[in-house]
Amino acid sequence: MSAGGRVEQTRAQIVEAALRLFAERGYERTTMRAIADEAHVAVGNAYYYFGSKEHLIQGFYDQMQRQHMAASEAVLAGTTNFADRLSGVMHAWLDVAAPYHEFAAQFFKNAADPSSPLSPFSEGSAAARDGAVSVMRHVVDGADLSVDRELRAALPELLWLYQMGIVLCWVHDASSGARRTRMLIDRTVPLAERIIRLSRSRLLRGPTRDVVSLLGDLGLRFADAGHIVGREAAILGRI
Amino acid sequence: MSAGGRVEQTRAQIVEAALRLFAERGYERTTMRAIADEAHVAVGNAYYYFGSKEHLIQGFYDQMQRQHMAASEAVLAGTTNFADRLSGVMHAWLDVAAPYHEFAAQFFKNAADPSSPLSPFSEGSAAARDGAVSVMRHVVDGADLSVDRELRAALPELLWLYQMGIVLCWVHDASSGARRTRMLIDRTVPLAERIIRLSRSRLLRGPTRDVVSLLGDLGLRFADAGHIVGREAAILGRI
DNA sequence: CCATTGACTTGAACGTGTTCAAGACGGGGG
DNA sequence: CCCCCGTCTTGAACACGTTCAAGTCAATGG
Repeated sequence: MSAGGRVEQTRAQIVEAALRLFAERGYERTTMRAIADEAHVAVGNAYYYFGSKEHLIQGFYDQMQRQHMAASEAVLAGTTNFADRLSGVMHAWLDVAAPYHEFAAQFFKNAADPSSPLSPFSEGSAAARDGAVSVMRHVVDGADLSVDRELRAALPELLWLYQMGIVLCWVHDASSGARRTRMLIDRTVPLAERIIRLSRSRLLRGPTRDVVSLLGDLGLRFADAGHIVGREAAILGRI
Repeated sequence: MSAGGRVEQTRAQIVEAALRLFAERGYERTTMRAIADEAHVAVGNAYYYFGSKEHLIQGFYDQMQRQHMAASEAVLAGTTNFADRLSGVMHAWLDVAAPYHEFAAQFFKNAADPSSPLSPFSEGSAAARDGAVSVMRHVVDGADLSVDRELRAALPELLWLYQMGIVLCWVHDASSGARRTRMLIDRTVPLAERIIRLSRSRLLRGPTRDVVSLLGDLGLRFADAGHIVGREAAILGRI
């Protein structure tokens, strides 16, 4: 086995041990010493590969996003109806995230911390974010929905923001099976569809333009990230 | 001096020392030992009065909300135009919060952590939240704005959610003077007003009802909290 | 075969939040 | 005046995230 392979194996050992223990006892109650033990490695070695305990979470995010992307693929292959596509993708996220609800909530707080490398707005999360946005792009592109041209370009990002809101609700949602969050989805998706359809009406064209240009000026429109979109497209293209 | 008075003095000493040091060096870089020293008190004593380092932040919240309420009072006395009132109250918040931007951002992450007593959705924050909602109620009540009846009842809470969104932006906003956040306010307030006015139009009456009933079913409508509203009303009633 | 180099690994030590057993204090009953 | 009891107050001790000087190891060059 090459040295590179061994290094990858050590990394994997550590992140796997961490996720196993997080799922078992939660984030806070898992110590770096326990992770190191479980991975048959010294404490300092974990820090050689991961800058901090928080950085280990990125591994969890990556895994979850891969699973969500696969689940979305199945959903999006089944229908061209916009509401069904969006709803399906959102429920798929809940399905994927469900097993981790208890401990995931413990560190989703990083979402609101701008100094954390785990903030979904941070540089470090660019890859995961672009992946999620590109899922939304496919939701829109494959749908039989006539959208205002300008809005269409901004819609994937808007839907990603919508998803962040749903996640925030989910984090606070203690109901069994995330009932409340699922209700929120079921009732906001048709609402979103209606508003998107109305975006071309005389009454709402103005506000729509305002929202789109605001989004642009805020700089939420990230760099093209062609390579990421390319990579994800390889997966989603088959849909 | 009675024992009760002495106790209050000790509490105040600790919270004042904490705020002073937070402002000076930031939250993370302030140690409990330093706070205890500054307050001329033993470390354990701080824990006798405050459950954790995080709990000391509540003192900061309380102080900021008092200041914001006072600033809002001045603003709301000046105009009955809805957009001006909402915009004024939001900018007033930014003014009040400005000196603390650097270190406040460090712990606003608790906002997204449901397990934290500092989450704006938590029981512990009920008082502060009710106060903020009641400011929004006065924004609406004193405005020359004809609103759909059902929407009117839900509007204060919706505007509070809007404020949470603005705060989230502010936390991430590194521009000088919170330029970006101020722009966001200046461009979303007229948008909000337009949509609220349109809430009575045939086209939007349906979606409006949907949003209002959704808010109710989600349980975001908190208990009446009459005593709080009463207390705040004593202040805001003079407007 | 050895020496050198640099990537990887180790675990003791440090700083910080938090806990807790023990003490100080003060006022009320004997 | 003393003792008792409950309310503060103390600071040493603990647990955990993190750092770092030192060590191991494999590959490379002589």
